[in-house]
Amino acid sequence: MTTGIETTEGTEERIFEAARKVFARKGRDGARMQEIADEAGINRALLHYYFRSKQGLFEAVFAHMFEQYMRSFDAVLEPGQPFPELLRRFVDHYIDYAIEHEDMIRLMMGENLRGASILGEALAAAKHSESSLPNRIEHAIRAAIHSGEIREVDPSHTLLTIVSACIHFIVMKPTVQAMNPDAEADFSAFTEARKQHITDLLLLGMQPVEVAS
Amino acid sequence: MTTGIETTEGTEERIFEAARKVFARKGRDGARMQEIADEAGINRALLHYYFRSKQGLFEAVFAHMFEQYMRSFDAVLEPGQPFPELLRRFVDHYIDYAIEHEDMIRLMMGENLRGASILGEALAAAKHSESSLPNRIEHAIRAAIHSGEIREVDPSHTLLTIVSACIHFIVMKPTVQAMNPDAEADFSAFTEARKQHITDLLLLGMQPVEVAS
DNA sequence: GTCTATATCTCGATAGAC
DNA sequence: GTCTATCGAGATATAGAC
Repeated sequence: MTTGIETTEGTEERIFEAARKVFARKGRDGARMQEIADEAGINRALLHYYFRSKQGLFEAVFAHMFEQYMRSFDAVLEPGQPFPELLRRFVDHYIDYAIEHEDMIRLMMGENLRGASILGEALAAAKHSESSLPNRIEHAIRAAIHSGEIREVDPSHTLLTIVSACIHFIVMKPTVQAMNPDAEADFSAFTEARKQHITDLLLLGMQPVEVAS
Repeated sequence: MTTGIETTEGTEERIFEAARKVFARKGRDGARMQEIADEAGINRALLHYYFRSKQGLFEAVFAHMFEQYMRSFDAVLEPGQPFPELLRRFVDHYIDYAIEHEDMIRLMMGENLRGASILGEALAAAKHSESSLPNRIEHAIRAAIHSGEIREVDPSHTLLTIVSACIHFIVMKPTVQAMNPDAEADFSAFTEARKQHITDLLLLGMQPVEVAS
């Protein structure tokens, strides 16, 4: 009944998956090679056989997660949508993804706190590629301004504000829950309410200004 | 010519200041007792003489910074201000403070990433005290709704959005600078523009809805 | 490729002289 | 109170047998 495929499944992949879990749980510094080895069902030496060092393992894992993260937005950014619809879908997806992959969000934040040297290549690439996520969104904002759907906002700051509103409450979850009974009782409901709040507030805030009476 | 006051200046205070700097630079885990000792101009053993352990030293430093942080808002929240003025002053102060005390913001974020166990007491106190910072702001939002200055927004989510918009771009500074030429060239100018953007966007977004025609 | 055993290092904490 | 010297835990990384 064995397919012959699942039996071995590559030690390297097992290590990679184990590392992903442990780094996510404990962070880059907090993670222990022993724990990764245990999770993968092998011993420490093999970790160094496949990936040279802890740093090497982390970089491999991080790069992979970051790419998945970026790709996850592809479906959301279909062209030709009215701006309010685009914003609503973007916020929905961003928050859903961030909740489901809280690990990734926390790792990314951790790297930023340490100076984000590891993000260097990925971000530099994003900056100069016209098809990168941030560039595509800023482009959509400019298009909406041009078509009169929204007023003349600064695209960079607006994107930053949207992202902040979607992510920050997850990174600050302990504080948010400590200060907010609703969030502590039912974080999932709190999250849904938050999507609505963000979309409403930002759409209103970006409303075109009416031309004098 | 020695006053007799500045000469010694308390070893404990010197340690405390040194710890503040080093913890801010390197984070809780990244900081080394040796480095703190060097910065204070004494040796490691004395650190343990005055504060029991590294954890003890960190908690002392953190608690002190957190209290200063909370107190810094006192002047901003004078009652009787019109809401737009209150929001503008709050955003201004928050961003100025966060920029000037980036250390504190980063430490706070780091603790949140690790579960924020150290924030426990401080946050629990804030939650139940009517005069705590978050409660006072949410109260101001409710008052503004009641007076008709703004529409019926959810106070908790609104506060969260304001805070996110003010802080997140500082925590994510490496990413923000990597993606944004303006921010990299002149972060100070970028910051001033950001204040304006946030205040404009949020005030518009909270505008009272006009009653039919 | 996979294991055991160990080298090497770093760091927090303590003992004990002064 | 302040120092020097050192302990001991815990981590990454490697050597070498199988």
